[in-house]
Amino acid sequence: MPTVSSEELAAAAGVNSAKLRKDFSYLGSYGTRGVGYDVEYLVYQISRELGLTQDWPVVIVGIGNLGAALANYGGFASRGFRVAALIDADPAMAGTPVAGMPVQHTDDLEKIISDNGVSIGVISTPAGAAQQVCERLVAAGVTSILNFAPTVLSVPDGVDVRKVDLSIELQILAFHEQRKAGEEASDDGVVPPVAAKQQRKGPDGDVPAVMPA
Amino acid sequence: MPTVSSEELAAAAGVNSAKLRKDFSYLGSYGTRGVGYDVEYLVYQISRELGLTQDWPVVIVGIGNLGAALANYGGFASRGFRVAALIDADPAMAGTPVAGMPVQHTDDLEKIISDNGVSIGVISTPAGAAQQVCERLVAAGVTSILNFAPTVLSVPDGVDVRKVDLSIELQILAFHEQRKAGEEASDDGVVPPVAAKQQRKGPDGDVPAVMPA
DNA sequence: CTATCTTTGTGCACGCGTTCACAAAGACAT
DNA sequence: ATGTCTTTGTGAACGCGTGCACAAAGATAG
Ligand SMILES: NC(=O)c1ccc[n+]([C@@H]2O[C@H](COP(=O)([O-])OP(=O)(O)OC[C@H]3O[C@@H](n4cnc5c(N)ncnc54)[C@H](O)[C@@H]3O)[C@@H](O)[C@H]2O)c1
Ligand SMILES: NC(=O)c1ccc[n+]([C@@H]2O[C@H](COP(=O)([O-])OP(=O)(O)OC[C@H]3O[C@@H](n4cnc5c(N)ncnc54)[C@H](O)[C@@H]3O)[C@@H](O)[C@H]2O)c1
Repeated sequence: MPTVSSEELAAAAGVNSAKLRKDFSYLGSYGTRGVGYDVEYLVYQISRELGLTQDWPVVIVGIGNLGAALANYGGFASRGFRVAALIDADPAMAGTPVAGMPVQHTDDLEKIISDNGVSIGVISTPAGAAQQVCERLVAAGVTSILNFAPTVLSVPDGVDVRKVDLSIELQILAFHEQRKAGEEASDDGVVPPVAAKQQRKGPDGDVPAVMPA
Repeated sequence: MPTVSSEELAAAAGVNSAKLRKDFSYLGSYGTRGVGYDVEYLVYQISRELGLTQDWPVVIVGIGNLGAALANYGGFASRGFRVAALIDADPAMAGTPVAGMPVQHTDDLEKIISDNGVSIGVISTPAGAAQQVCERLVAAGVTSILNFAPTVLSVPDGVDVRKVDLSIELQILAFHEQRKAGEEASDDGVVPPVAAKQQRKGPDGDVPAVMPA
């Protein structure tokens, strides 16, 4: 029976082993003292807890450059997500196949959501249309939204929104880049408490929430 | 002179006004007591601190579905980023214009980086090529990388990597989605300390770092 | 010039997440 | 069986970020 110790996993993930054990403990006591964790069993338990054992249908709204790339992306299916429908407002696109799937018109949005039992929606429309699309999705029953449009969406309680803003990702890099450059120059002022981070330690890379356009 | 108080800004951003003031204080004392902050001056100071006043040339490596979408995206330029070059390994693509810019071959990667003084690179190649591309970028002088390939990149100290993993974004949504569904069912076990979060509060949405493929 | 009023800047305390450290559990050898 | 050795699970301490609360600063009116 292949096993791993919390120490090995922690080293691989770059975290503290005690934290890893404590995290696992919230799922239950799946380890064996003196041995470690049964890999297969652990993987199953974590997958189940994270909701990866079920199949999640998602819809993508806004099939432009980005939406088409997402539709073509094979990495979703392997993680338990199924693209149930592609939706766009452009009548000229209706019926056009993208990633082997016909694009459907926004007129049918509500019916598509309900017919497929979709609870997760992806918005890749222009920023101006995002809030409106969001509202229709929520009204139709969607309770989780992945938003690529550079707008803050207003949603009712109970609806989760994750915003992916690629410009901000670049800004965070530029911010640290600037730090590296002028490190020795300004050693007089107070140094802001910016955590030295690597792969996505903090949410937004520990950068202030308020920013001008 | 248009001004804003920390209270107003905090309300708009959904954060505590004391935290906002303390954050601002790291940049200096730019407010006026009894009045607030001069909007124009504040915007400039924050922009400068975040490195938005300079122009950052970036290269995109891997001009496939996603890379092309990124190249076409106009939101970067407006934030101070300039796409200096598009690079792909496919000889058939060399010279082909994407977003009004000819795709260049990976053979010239080092020269392109150095000629343009690029310090930020975007990787949108298949996962298998990402580490190798990363190493060439770093060797050529790139010190910040935005990685879209679903791989953890190994980089030397001093190089920042931000990974954007869209599957994980969906997984986080699915995780919370599952919570909502089975909320009343399992009120017996210990409830893991998952922060109720909205728009990107924490880095990875407060989800364990270790996950199976 | 003095008084009053608003809002900043920040010391301090609280709370939460991380880490330490160890007792308990179990495997495995003798 | 008994003992030894490894690794888990977790109570307790630590440290840090967040929020409270207020003194100081400055504007504005009288
Ligand atoms: N392309 C990128 O790399 C990139 C990067 C970051 C953010 N974004 C954001 O993602 C969004 C899409 O970007 P894009 O480059 O694909 O734009 P795009 O213009 O290529 O595509 C937008 C699509 O949305 C459709 N659309 C417009 N209004 C709609 C509505 N009300 N309902 C349904 N569909 C509608 C359009 O017909 C079009 O097909 C934008 O908000 C953009 O800012 C894109
Ligand atoms: N498309 C998406 O929405 C999406 C979503 C999430 C993640 N990703 C990831 O982004 C990456 C790109 O996705 P895609 O859909 O654009 O794939 P793609 O196959 O369409 O494009 C990949 C491009 O990279 C080029 N390439 C291959 N090896 C290279 C090398 N060594 N140097 C330079 N260029 C090279 C190829 O010629 C091709 O043009 C993949 O790792 C994918 O997993 C994509």
